[in-house]
Amino acid sequence: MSRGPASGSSPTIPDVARRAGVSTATAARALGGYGAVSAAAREAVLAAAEELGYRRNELARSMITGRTNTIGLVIADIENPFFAGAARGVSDAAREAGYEVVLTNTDEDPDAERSIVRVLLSKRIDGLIVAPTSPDAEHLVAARQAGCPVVLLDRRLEDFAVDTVLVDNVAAVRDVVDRLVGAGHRRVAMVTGALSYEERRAGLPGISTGQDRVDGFLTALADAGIAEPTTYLRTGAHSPEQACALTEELIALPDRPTAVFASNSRVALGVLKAIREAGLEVPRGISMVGFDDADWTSVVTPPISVVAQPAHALGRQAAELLLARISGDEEPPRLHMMATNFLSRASVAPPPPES
Amino acid sequence: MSRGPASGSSPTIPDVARRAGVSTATAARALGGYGAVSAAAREAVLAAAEELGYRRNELARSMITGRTNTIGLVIADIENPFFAGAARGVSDAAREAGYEVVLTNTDEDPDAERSIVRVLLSKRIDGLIVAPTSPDAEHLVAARQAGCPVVLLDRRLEDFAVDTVLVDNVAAVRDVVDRLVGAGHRRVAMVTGALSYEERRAGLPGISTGQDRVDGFLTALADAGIAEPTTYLRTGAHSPEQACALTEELIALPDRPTAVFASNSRVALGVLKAIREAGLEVPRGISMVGFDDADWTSVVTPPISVVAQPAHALGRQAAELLLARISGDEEPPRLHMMATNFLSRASVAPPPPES
DNA sequence: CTGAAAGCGCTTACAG
DNA sequence: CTGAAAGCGCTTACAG
Repeated sequence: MSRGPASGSSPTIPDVARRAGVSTATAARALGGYGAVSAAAREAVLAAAEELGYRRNELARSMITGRTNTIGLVIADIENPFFAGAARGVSDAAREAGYEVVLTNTDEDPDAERSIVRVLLSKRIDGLIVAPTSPDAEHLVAARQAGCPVVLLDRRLEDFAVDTVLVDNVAAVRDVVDRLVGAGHRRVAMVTGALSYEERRAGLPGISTGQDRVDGFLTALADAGIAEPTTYLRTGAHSPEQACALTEELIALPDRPTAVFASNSRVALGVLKAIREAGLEVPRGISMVGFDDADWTSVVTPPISVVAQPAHALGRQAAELLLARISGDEEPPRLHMMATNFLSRASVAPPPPES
Repeated sequence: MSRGPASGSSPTIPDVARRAGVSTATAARALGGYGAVSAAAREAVLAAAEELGYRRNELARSMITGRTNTIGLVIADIENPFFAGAARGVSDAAREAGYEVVLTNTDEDPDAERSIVRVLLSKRIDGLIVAPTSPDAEHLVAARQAGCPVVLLDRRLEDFAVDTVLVDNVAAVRDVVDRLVGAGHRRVAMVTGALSYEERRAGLPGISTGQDRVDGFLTALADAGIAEPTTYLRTGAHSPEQACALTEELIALPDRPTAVFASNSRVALGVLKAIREAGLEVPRGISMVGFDDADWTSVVTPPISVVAQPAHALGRQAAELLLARISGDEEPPRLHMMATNFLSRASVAPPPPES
């Protein structure tokens, strides 16, 4: 019997070739399923590979082909169910196309994002899907220049024109406000993780999605003839706890809001908690609407009306666009807006009579 | 000025060396921070690298060193907050040690798991953390034989003795049942995704964690002198919807249970929904306890008492053990059990008087 | 401290 | 259809 590879290390193509009694070129062709190989040679090689437990070293292969069949997914918060759903959408589409996805989490930290992108590029991934955590696109521009296509998910970047997949946040929030105003509310609050107007004017780095939702809120209120639309706007809610504290403030106001809009499902959790702890009843004492159809929103009493994003479809779409770019698509970049869906449940009622 | 690399492709060490006027060996040493390089040479090389925008090709480097500084994390359900938390723990610990983590999701599909492990191995990751989705450990045994250390997270494998990190599920559930029995309950139900006893006897592949929780439930009930502990056991709840349906069945029983234990937070969601839809009040009409401190459990009314697992710490521990193995730790494998914490909230009361 | 050269495990023209 | 050989971008003894 021919000698196997040095024990400890994995068998290589020369090991397989030796055992099958062919050249490494023939073995490589049989193993790779390319080029021309006689049936006899192929069988001998495959058998030898089986016996040796050969596994191709993708690293070596990628060095030659320049492709890794892997895409990098950089999301901002893996504990946000929206991103978990989007990540599944990306993975499903990628896997169908024979690609693996490397999922990474920035935790909304721009430095972490830069470093992650650098590492992914050095591993020569074929493309990148990112939910950017700051308006600074320098590292993404660099990635693109290095030949790595980039698709943006959930968040636009003014300075970086690439395929971007998200929902029409302005319209979705306008719709929420219209419904609330339509139900008779005039004192409508919003709790969000976005920046305040002062912060934006001061040039702090904000995220398009948060800003769009705030803009939708403010313009809809203004259009409804409400004088000071920012009165009940509370920004900077980056966790359920912060959202809870901000909502407590709102509830403590002399003219407290009669309806609260929560800009994502983690904020909604904090809003609901504050409402509960204040002893108010939804919707009789106060109305509320959330963003993102987190699983718990339909189970609480009352079920919360929300704007549902097609998280899975957004992820899938982002992956498909990226895959097309990887395959050489040179069309000008587009903004892909998908529809949201208002799920009317039982958390909205007219304002309480005494207000 | 010296010529740069062929445009389009990334600059390589020879490109940098040429521009700095040194050999590739010297450039490689300066860039890699190893070996001996004069200050002058180092500066010239670093400057040239900067100008060219050189980024090391980690693929090529890994081929030489045999290390990728990457660990693979294979979890079963990314939409389960427990796994999301554990994944963050793994990432935090790995990143601190200079490792990247490749996160993948099997969706509880053993075939997907096998295929994912194969791909990860072919990419020559340095180690693997997996929450196995079936008792079949063949592919993991193979990984280990190929020199890739493996650590198990959340789930034991009888046939595969490696470091395993989880909680004492039997004890945790026994504790829940004891509390319920202590409050006066005799008709205690459990809804779980685990296999039934029949399925286990028929040799179907089950997961240790589910089985342990069922065992804890059954033995605690038997110890409390309850005759037919399986009466209110409902298995096969793999989604909130299925859990909801099973709970509806339980509630429809002539002698319906007075307390329900949900074996994880997604099951708890379905259980709560069914209870709500049946018009029962927690805890006055029925008591309930969940597993895993999902964020919504403290926000619903009443807040649900749960067994909290230290998800983040479990992930971190798994990563640290794996990193130690990668660094050559040869100790015999151990089972690391971390403590759970019963969070007593407001979902448990004595059984309703009429029952 | 520096450089020429071999080699990691593959793929791929190029001849035959 | 098959094989000898070059090469992907690095690292690393080995001389000097």
